[in-house]
Amino acid sequence: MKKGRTSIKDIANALNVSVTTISFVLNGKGKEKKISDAVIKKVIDYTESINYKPNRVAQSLRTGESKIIVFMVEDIGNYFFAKLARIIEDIAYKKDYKVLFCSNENDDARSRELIDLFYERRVDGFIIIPSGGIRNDIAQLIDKNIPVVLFDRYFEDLNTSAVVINNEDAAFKATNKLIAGAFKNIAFITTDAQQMQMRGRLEGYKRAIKEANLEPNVLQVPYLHLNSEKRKSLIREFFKNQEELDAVFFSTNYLTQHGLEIIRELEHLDVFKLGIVAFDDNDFFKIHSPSISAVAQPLKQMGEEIMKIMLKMLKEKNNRTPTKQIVLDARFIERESSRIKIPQD
Amino acid sequence: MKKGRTSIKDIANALNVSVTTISFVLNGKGKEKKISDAVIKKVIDYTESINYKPNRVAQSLRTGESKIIVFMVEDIGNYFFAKLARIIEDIAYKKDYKVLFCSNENDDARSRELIDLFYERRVDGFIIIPSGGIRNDIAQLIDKNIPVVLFDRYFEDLNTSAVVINNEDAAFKATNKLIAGAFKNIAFITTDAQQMQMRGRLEGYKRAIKEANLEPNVLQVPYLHLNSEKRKSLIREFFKNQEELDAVFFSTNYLTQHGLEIIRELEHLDVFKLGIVAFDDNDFFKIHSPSISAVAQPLKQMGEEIMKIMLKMLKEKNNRTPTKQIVLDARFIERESSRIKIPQD
DNA sequence: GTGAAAGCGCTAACAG
DNA sequence: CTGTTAGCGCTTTCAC
Repeated sequence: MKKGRTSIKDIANALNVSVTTISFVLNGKGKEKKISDAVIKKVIDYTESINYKPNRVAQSLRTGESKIIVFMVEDIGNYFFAKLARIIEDIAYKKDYKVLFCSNENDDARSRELIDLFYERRVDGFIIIPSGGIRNDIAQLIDKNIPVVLFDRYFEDLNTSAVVINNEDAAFKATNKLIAGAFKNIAFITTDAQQMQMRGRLEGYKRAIKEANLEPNVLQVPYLHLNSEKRKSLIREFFKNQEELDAVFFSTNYLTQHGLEIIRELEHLDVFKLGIVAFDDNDFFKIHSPSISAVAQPLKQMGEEIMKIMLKMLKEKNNRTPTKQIVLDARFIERESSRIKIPQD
Repeated sequence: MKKGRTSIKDIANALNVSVTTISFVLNGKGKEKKISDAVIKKVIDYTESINYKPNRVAQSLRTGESKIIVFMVEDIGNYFFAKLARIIEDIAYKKDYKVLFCSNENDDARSRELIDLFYERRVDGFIIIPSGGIRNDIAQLIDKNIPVVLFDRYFEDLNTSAVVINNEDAAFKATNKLIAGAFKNIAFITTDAQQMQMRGRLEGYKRAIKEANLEPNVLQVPYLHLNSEKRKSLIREFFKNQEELDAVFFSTNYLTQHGLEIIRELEHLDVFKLGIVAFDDNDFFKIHSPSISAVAQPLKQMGEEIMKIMLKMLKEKNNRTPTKQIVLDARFIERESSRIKIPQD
C-alpha cells in the first residue's frame, strides 16, 4: 500500500494505456467502447491489485452528480426515523445511491446549515422532515432544480412532493380506543408547534372527544426555546391540578417519555390505572410497566413511497417532474396501557 | 433566485473583476492581498445578494481538503453515541470543521463501505468505533496519512490514537455495588465478541465475583448473525434454568433492553426483587420500574479528548503526529435496581 | 491592486 | 480500438 493517493493518470502510465481507456473500463463501458478484453483485464487486475479508488470529488465535479441523497430528520436517534432511514438506504443502494443521514433537531438554523453544507457539496437529492421555518430554503432548492421529497409534514403553500400520514384520522381512532376503554377524562399533551401534523393530531383528538360528549383537556407545551427540564415542569404542573384525570394521549415520542417520568413521580397518579396512548411507537413501550399502546406509522410503505418519488425525480432531472403528495394510514398497536382498568370505586 | 448554479466566473463577469479577486475576497484574504475596500464591498454585497455558495466539490478537489470529519459508531441512534456526537460536533464547528455521522451496526462490510465512501470523497479525518474485522482497513487509512482516532475500543496490535474507558475497573466496581447490595447469585450477560472492551468488562465482573467468593455465572450471547429474536430466546433459555438467580449485570445497552423484556415475561423472575445493573446509561432507565442503575461513560471528557487528538493530527498533516492512547474512568449511577431488596424468606 | 493561467482528477467528445 | 484534449469550479503563483 503506497502513501498518498493514486490517480487515473498514474495507472495510465503504469500500464501504458491512455486515461480514457482506464476511465471507460472502470465505468463499465469497456465492452460498449470496444476495448479489447486483454486490456480490460489488465486494467481491472491492476486497479484491484493496488486497491485503487477513484476520486469521487473529481468525478462529482466533472459529472455534476454525487450519487448521494440526504435524509434529514428531527433526530436520527429516534426509533421511528432510524427504522425509516434503514428502509430508504436499502432501496437507494440498489440504485447505486448512497444515503447520508442527519438530524436537524427541528431547528431552523441547523436545518439551513445542513442544507447549505450538502447543497454546496452537490448532493443529488434531499429527503427532509422540514422544521417550521425553512419553507424558503426548501423553495430555493426546488428552484435550483434539486429533487426534494418532504415527509411527516409539508408546507401547504409550497408545491412539493411529500409523503405523510393521516394524522387527524390516526389521532381520532386512538382517542376512540381510550374512550372504548371507558376512560372519561382524557388529556391530550402536545406541543404548540403550528405544524400540520400536530394540528391534525389535535383535531383528531378533539373530534373524538366531542363525538363522545366528553370534555377536551389539552396541554400545549411550547416547543421552542425549552430544554427538557422546563418541558417536564410544565407537564408536572398540568398533572398536579388534574384530580379527575384518568387517561393521557401524548402526541409525540419525547412528550411520552417526559410524561411517563412525571407520572412516575407524582403520588396521585397511578400509571397502572391511567389510560395511556402514545403517538409513534418505541422499542421501550413493550418493556414498560404497563406496556404502552401506540400509534405506529407504516414505515416500510412510507420509505417505499418516498424513494419511488425521489428516484423518479433523479431520473427525470431535466424536465421537472410533477410533484406528488401521498397520504398513508397509521396503525394502532394495542398494549396494556389503553385497556379497561380495574374499577376503582 | 436564478436556476442552476452560479460560479465564481459568473460573478467575475457580472462585476467586471477577475476570478482571482473574487476568490481572494471570498476567502477573507482581501486585506492581505491589498484588494481595495471598494472592490471588497462590491464583491461581498453582490455575492450576498444572489446568495452565492461556492462549490465545495471544486474547492475540495483543488485544495485536497474537505473540512469534514466522519464520526462512525455502531448506532448513532444509541443514546450514548448520539450525545457524544453532539459534543464532538460542537468542538469541530469552532474549528470550521463539519461532522458527518454514520452507523456501522458493528458490521465489518458496512464499516468498509462507509470508510470507502468517505475516503473516496476525501474527508479529512475519521473518528471510529471499529467493528471487529476492520483492522486492516484502519491500517490502510493510517498508511495513507489520514488522521484516525478510535474510541470505545482499539486494536492492540495496531498503533493508533484512541480514547477508551477502563472497562475492567468499571465492571469491577459495578459488580461490587451488587455485592454490597447483598446479592449472592449475580449473572453477567454479555456477548461473545472478542473485543477488548467486552473482555475488560467480563474480567472486571469475574474479579469482583472471585474476591467476594461467589460463583461466576456468565451468558455469552453470540453477537454475529443473530437477530434480536434469536438473542432474546437465548436469554430466555438462560433465565429459565436459574432458580437461584438474584441479580443480573448486562454488559451492553441492547442486551439490557432484551433482558428487561424477558424478565418481564417470565413468571419466576420479579423485576422488583432482582438486582439489575446495565453498562451504558439510557434515558429510559430512570423511567423504568424499577429505575435501572447503570455505568455511565464520561461523555464530555471523551469527546474533548477525541477532538484534541483529531485537531492536532489535522493541523500537523505532514509530519506524522505520534499516536496517543487515553484511558478514562466511568461513573456508576445508582438507581433503584441495584439497592438492597426486601428480604424474601 | 488586479489579472492570466496552471492544474486538482476525472469524463467524454472527437480524432485518428 | 485507443489517445488527445477541453473543461467541471476553484485556488494560487506569477506577472504586470
